[in-house]
Amino acid sequence: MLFAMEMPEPEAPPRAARKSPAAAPPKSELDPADEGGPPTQTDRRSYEPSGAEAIERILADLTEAQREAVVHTDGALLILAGPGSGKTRVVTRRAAHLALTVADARQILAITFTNKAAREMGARIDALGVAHGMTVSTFHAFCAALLRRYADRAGIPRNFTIFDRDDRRSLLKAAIEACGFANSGYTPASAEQEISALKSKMISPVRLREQSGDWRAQMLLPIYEQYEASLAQMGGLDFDDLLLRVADLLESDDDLRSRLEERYRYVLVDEYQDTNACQYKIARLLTRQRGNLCATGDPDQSIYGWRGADIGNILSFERDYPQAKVVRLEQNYRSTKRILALADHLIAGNLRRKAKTLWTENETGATVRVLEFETAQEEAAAVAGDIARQIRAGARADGMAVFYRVNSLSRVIEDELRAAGIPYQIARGVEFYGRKEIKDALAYLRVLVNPADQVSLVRIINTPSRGIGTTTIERLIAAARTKQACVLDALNDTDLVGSLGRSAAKLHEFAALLRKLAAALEMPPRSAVEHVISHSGLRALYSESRDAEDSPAANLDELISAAAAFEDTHPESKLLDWLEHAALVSDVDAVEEDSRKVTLMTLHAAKGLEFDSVHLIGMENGLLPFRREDGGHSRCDIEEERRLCFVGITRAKKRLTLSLARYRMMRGGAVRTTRSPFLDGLPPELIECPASQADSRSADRPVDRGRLPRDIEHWMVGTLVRHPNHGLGQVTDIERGPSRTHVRVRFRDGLTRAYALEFSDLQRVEFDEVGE
DNA sequence: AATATTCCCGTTTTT
DNA sequence: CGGGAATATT
Repeated sequence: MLFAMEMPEPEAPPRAARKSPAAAPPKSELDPADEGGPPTQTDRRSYEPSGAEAIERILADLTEAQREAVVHTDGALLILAGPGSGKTRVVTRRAAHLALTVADARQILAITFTNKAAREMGARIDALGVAHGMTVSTFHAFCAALLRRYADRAGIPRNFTIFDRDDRRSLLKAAIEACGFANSGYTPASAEQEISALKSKMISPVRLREQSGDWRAQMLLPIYEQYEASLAQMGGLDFDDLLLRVADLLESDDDLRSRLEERYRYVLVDEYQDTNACQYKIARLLTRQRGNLCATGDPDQSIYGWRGADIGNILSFERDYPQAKVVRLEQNYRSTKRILALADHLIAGNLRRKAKTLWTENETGATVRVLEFETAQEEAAAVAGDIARQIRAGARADGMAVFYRVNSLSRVIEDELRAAGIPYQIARGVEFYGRKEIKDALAYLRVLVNPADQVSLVRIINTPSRGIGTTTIERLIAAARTKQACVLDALNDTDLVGSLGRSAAKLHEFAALLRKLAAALEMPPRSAVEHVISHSGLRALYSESRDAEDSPAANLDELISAAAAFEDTHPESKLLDWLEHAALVSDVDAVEEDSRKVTLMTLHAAKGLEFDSVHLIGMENGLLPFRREDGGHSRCDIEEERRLCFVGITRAKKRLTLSLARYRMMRGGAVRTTRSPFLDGLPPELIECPASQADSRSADRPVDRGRLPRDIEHWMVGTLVRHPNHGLGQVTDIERGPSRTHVRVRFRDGLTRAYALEFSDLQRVEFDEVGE
């Protein structure tokens, strides 16, 4: 979400964003002192009295350190803010202070990582009454707006669309096939990961080719090139491109850069510890002349290393900006002494950090509970039971949260909360946009905006089914390619379509449909979405399942509501703006405040939030810290995992419960777990570990929890097995890998089939059972 | 060409 | 277990 986002005119930039009275933004209703509108460089003097009063109010109730950061104006500033240290308060006050003293609000740019954070920061600055005209946005949204505005300079089409993860993967799938790497070990997912990593380090295909050392990277090169070519051809930008293109643009276009520097004289980057190379560069380039970069963050909360974030950016801030003032905010206003001490104890295990002293004047608080259960179900039931008890005791459901390392852990918790009748919400904004019916609707809209978007076009050309099959689609694409046209143009080419035989009539019909739908382009988002859903046939296609709560039809309605909500907050917006917004939602954007619901989310999504009571589940080795098998070696950035745990713990204000299960169902089978090393050696005075729920009962508990790990080591060539579909068979080949055992089995039907033992439905059979 | 079925696969976090 | 893709069926 962004406030004023107009970029300077390329032709005649205002030298110093001065407002004419007509252009002045509406004044805040929240600030009675702000009679004459926000002060600017030209008229500030005449409003000195109210300004001074406002400044006083902004500086009131701040600690010494906080005040130092707030009143700092020019030059680089690093705010090292521990969890719960009032960072947002400092940042918002500082922005307001700048706007009251040295800058016009329009000259301030604040960048966050999520829309939710931007929204909140904007609202809080707004409440101080001086923010109108300030730009508060996420990195990605800011870059998208910039690229849209200066598309010609960036060399991209103005109507580019943002390709999400699924789009990238479908492009990559095609690219891998086109390169003949179908069985090379590259999957769309792995290629996506690697290409994304390269892009976030600003390594283009050209640069990759130059650094010819890495064999595996060279292998990727043709896929990467093909992928980039497809993106370019379809007018698509992926998430990484949004940042990358802006970084390149700012570097190559001095004129634009200096104009933007003139426009945004004060730049604030929140969560600086999570910036990657592109974001670092953007921040640096935007502040090249004045150096007015204020970075805030906490190295101990850097949790996006896997996404290319470089904790080194914040650790070496003082080297990059030698004149930088550094303010440390170490007093915590959020958590109890015990919770904070536990967090502090945990994070002290990391080496790569700036040591800091977290302290609080808050009460000692209850001990942190560490609970061990036999199964994940029991753990979940206990969490639900505890939450129910708190609610009965008068606690608000929205003051409570359940965190987990991986999304898959939410399911058991959901089941138990539902069974207990406890209302909950899950931070999963993105999932909604991943549903089939939603993607279908968005695909229609995207094709209207950007006819070159072949991924979307292929998706909708036969949805709802209109008798256009895969062969027809392939021929159409091929024809378009030979004509050097995009598929939509080909579709509108009567001669070309006519040459496609019997399907021609249907293709004509589809082309006519798109022309009809194109009316949506001129409409505001809500009407556009409604128009397309009802006239595309999607409404009819999905109308059958009307009744169900979570039905496709209901989701389509929700999509319309989402567009309507956007329209409310962005009155002048067009379809394109909403599509862009929709492409950039994050999971945490979906969490409601004051929802009266318990919130379930991943540890990553939890950053920046706080709750009275927190349950952190799945405190198990391999889960938290998460460890992943990777070519024979398990890979794990233990320090980042520890930071993640630190983030989770420090979200809790009053109550914290850490729990684990001795057995956890992982894709069908029960897996035995061990305790997380993060639970080892915690100071006894901080925690309480009630008698383990696990040990006492495990002895007499019948083994009834599905398949337990097999005696894999005893399998050999000749072992007799049974498969639910194929019956009896005999192992003919066995190959033991680091993470899996592959076997070949010859069955009675004479066929030999291969299985990964751990995932297969094979059962071992003893000789005496074979008789049948 | 559309639908039903089987099979095979993977395992994180996300703008 | 659960989703997506290949394959079988009409």
